[in-house]
Formats: sequence, C-alpha cells, structure tokens
Amino acid sequence: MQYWLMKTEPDECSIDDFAKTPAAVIRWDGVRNYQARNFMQDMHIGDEVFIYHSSCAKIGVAGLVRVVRAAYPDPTQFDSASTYFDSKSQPDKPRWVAVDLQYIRRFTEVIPLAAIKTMPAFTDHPLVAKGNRLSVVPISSEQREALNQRANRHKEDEV
DNA sequence: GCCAACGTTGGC
DNA sequence: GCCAACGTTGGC
Repeated sequence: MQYWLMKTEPDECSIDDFAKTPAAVIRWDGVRNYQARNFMQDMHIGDEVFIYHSSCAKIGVAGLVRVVRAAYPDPTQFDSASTYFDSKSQPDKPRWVAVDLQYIRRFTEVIPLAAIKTMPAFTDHPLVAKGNRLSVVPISSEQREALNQRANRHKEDEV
C-alpha cells in the first residue's frame, strides 16, 4: 500500500465533490506534467490519496480518497474540445494517464499548509518546498501518520 | 493582483 | 544541446 497527495483547486474538484456522492468513482484527469504522470503510473488499486486544496481560501489537506483503478490513458488528451487536449498525443502511444478515485473521508477541518510546514515528518517534502509545483507527490507512512493524527485532533472532544 | 519559481518550447 | 523567452502554478 502506498500513499500519495494530489493537488486540486476546489473550484475544479474538491473533497466535497467526492463526499456528496461517496459511492461515485471520479476520474482524475488533466495532469500534464511528466513527473506527476510518472507518480500516477506507480499507483495501485487501494492506495490512499490525500486531497490537497490549492489556490483557495483554505489551503491544505482536506480529506482522503482511494485509488480504485490504476493508470489508464487519459481520454481528455484526445478530445479536441477539451482544455486538456494534446495534439502531440497519439491513441496508440498516449502521453498522459488518468486514475479513478473514490471517497474515503473528509477531514473535519482542512489541515492548513502552515501546520504541515511545522510537522517534522514533512521537513524535506516537496509540498513545503518553496516554489514547488508538483501536483502529485508520494507520502511516506510517517507523513500519513502525521496527517491523520492532525486530522483526528478534535475527535475525542466530539464524542 | 503580485510575483517568484518552475517546466516547456523553440531558435540557434 | 544550450538557453532565453514564455506560460503556468500557487502562496501571499
């Protein structure tokens, strides 16, 4: 089992889009960066993906989803009407891939980027590096633990 | 809206 | 293969 983090602008696709239809399978497409694509090709069914909201009011990790289908050719690269259309991509040799994701849980509160920056587990992680633009990054089990602990911080108060 | 950092493109 | 120019990302 591997862990990942994927960035999204919540206007495009947010954890709420997963949460409102928990059974739905959502295709994660439109990734047009080779490094990010290579990470997507390493994903397996069952891997957990932290959803990160960027370029918005509450920047940070908003919840968890699961990989339910491993990498396959991203259909939007062949769709000339799509903003993700890539004229250099050939159907017999696709450049870009998509994965399918399904809801696991939404965090009570978004874990702010500022909080992640203070976590020792994230000291050298690309997410907190200045100028980082990678939209898909691996997460270690220590980093996963740190995020889940922070996400569960208020749970005992609620019970 | 600003701007720094980065990836990609294209001329040479 | 180099590198300047350009477009995009993304925090602030």
